[in-house]
Amino acid sequence: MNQLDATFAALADPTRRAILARLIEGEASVMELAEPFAMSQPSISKHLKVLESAGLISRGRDAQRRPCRLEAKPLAEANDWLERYRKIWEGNFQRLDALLGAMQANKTAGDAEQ
Amino acid sequence: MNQLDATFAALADPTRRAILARLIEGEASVMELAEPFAMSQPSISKHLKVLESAGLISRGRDAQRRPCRLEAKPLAEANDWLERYRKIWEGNFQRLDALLGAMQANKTAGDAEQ
DNA sequence: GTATTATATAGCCAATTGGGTATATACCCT
DNA sequence: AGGGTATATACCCAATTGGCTATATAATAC
Repeated sequence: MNQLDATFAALADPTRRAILARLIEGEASVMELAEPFAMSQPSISKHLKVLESAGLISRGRDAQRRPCRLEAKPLAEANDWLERYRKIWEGNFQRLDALLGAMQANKTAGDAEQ
Repeated sequence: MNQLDATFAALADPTRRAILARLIEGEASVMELAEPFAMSQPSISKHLKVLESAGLISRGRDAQRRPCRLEAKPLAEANDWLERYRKIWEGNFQRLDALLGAMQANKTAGDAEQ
C-alpha cells in the first residue's frame, strides 16, 4: 500500500482519529488510549497497529507499557495532497487558472497523481 | 457514516484520488474519467458512486453523459482536521504548548475528536 | 518461581470493498 | 421502431475490516 493510501485509510476511522487527537497531548499507553472507548483492549491494539503501519505513531518501551507517540509527518504529506484543492474550495478561480497553466507547462515531465 | 469518515475513506483509494485530480481541470464524463485506467467501466462507476456519496463530486446531465464535477468543500473539512497537527509536523513545539494551553482552558466545554 | 499487569496474537464472524461480467436503462439519431 | 452510445445495476467473488473472546507473551513484583 502507498503511503498516502495508508494515511487516508487510517484517518477514515473515528476511533483512530480520536486516538491521534489524544496523542497531541503527549505519549500514552495502550490502556490510557483505550479508556475513553467502549471497546476491548485487543480492538484498540488493532487500531494502533493500523496507525503504526501507516507511520502515524511509533512505540517505545516503559516496563510493561508500550507508549505510543504521534508521528505527524505522514499527515503533512496528506495535507500537501489536499492543498492542491484549496483554490477550488476557496472559490479562487483566478489562482486556479494559474495552477492549471503551471500543470500544462509541466506536461512534459511525468504527471498523474503522484 | 460521518462526513470526515466518508471523505478520508474516499481519499484512501489511488484511483479515486486520480479521478479527483483529473477533475481539477474541469468536468468530465465517466468515459473520459475511465480512459486512463485499466479497469472496467462499472468499476469506475462504483468509484464515482463512492465519491458522490462522500460529497466530493456532483453530477449533471448532458445527453447520455453524466458529467462529474469536483465539490471540494469536504476536502476543506479534512484539511481543517489535519491543521491541528501542523504544529507537530513542523516541529514548532512552542506553538504546540500554546495550543495545549488553549485545549486545557476549553476542557469545560465538550471536546473529544470532532 | 508465581502472581500481576500490560500488551499482543490467534481465531471467529459479519459486513464492506474493489474488482469482474452480464445486463438493464437512458438518451440520441435515422 | 431500431441501433448506437453512455451509464447504471445486479450479481459473483476473494480479500479486507472491525469487532469479539480466549490465550499467549513480556516485564515487573513478591
